[in-house]
This record gives sequence, C-alpha cells and structure tokens, in this order.
Amino acid sequence: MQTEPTNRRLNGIYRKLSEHFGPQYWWPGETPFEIMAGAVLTQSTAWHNAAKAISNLKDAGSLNPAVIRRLPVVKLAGLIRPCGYFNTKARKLQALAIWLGQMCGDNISLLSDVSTAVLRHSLLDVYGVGPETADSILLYGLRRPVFVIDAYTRRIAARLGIIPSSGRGYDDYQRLFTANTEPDAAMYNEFHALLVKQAKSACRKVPRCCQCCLLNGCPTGKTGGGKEPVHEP
DNA sequence: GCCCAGGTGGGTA
DNA sequence: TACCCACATGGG
Repeated sequence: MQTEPTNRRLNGIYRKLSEHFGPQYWWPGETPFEIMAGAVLTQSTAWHNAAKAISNLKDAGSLNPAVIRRLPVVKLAGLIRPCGYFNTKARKLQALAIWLGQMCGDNISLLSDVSTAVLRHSLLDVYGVGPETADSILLYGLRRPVFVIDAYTRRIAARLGIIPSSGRGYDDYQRLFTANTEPDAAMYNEFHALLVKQAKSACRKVPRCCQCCLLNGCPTGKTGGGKEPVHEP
C-alpha cells in the first residue's frame, strides 16, 4: 500500500533518476524557434529523424519563421521528409510560423510580456499544436515552468501507482505533477527528460517490461547506464 | 517485408 | 464524449 505523499514520491523519483542518469541537457537547438519547430517535427517520430529534418531546413537557410511562411508547402515538405508525415507537418510548421509572426512579429523576446496561460491557450488554437507540443514549446523553447506530460510520463507514473484521482487525461496528469512539485522550469526540463530516459533505457527489450525498473526494483531491471547524457528530446 | 514508434486532426457513432 | 483511423518515415 502506498502511503507516502505524492509530492515526496515525485521528489524522490526525480532525485533517484537525476543521481543515476545525470543531467540530460534537453532540448538541443540554437534558437527558441528551432526548438519550437523541433517540437512539431518530432511528433510521433524518433528524435533523430526530426533532427535530420531540422538539419535540412538549416542547410537550406529555411529554419526561420519568415522563410517558412513564404515557402511553398511542397518545398517545405520536401525538406522535412525524413521526419515522416511531411505533408501534414509542413502545414503545421507554417501554422506555427504564422502564429509567431502574429504574436510578436517573430521577436520572441516580446513574448516575455505575455502570461504563460495566455500563451498556452493561444498555442492550442494553432493547427497541429496539441497539449504536449504546446507545453514542449513553452517549457523548452520559452523556459516557462510547464510540466510536459507524454506517453512515457503517463506510463511510468501509472505503473508506480501515481494516478490522478480526477481522470487519466493529459490535463489530469499535468495537474497532478504541477500540484506536487515546485514550479521550476529548469527542474521540469530535467524531470521530463529523465522520465523519458528511464523509459527508453530500461530493460525494454524484455517483453512487457515495466519501463520503470530503476524506480520500483523490478526483478528484470537491467537499467541502462547513465554516464553519457543524451542531447535529444 | 513486417512491426513498432505515437501526437494530432478529423470523422463517426 | 469516446473511439477509430490517417498521416509517413526509419530502425529492429
């Protein structure tokens, strides 16, 4: 039976993962817009494929909201082909670039005057931006203290018995994490990265592995080493 | 060659 | 509201 308060459990999980894996250095990207674009390009796709798409955009001098807005969709889709769903993602990328132009004239520093809640609401209205992508943009691109909930986070939390009483949706998990942690963008960045690292590096080649071996003493637990930080989301 | 990864939008019941 | 499917690639 679990009696330890959720805030202490989450704090303990963060400490344990942090000590084991070390800093993760998320999210790679030279500019906030590169991180924003990466959040769209990596949807339902392995990061290294999204990285190829970003590399193509850079090589073409197109990793820029103004350029993306005026690029023909077909041309844009061709550049981001390696990350999959390229036709859909080309339209999403343009929608994001249009949003950025409307919000701040592509001057991201001007967004510092806009509250996180307003930005999130506004982002969720952009085609192709759902809650996870919006929160990735807010946390990693704009350094706002927003906890990103993804499939790995939900899976690990659920398997550790950390389940929202309000439901199983994205917002339910986010409220749970937010209510039980300090609102610290740097910590949220690390915590989310560490949860993904744990899920990916656990004994996932073992059928039906819990993917949270380090955290619950799974007998199959051959948790991957954490010496080398991963520079990928 | 098949299966899996998995966020979002859109359609349907 | 809940569920299903399309979107597309690359690695195992």
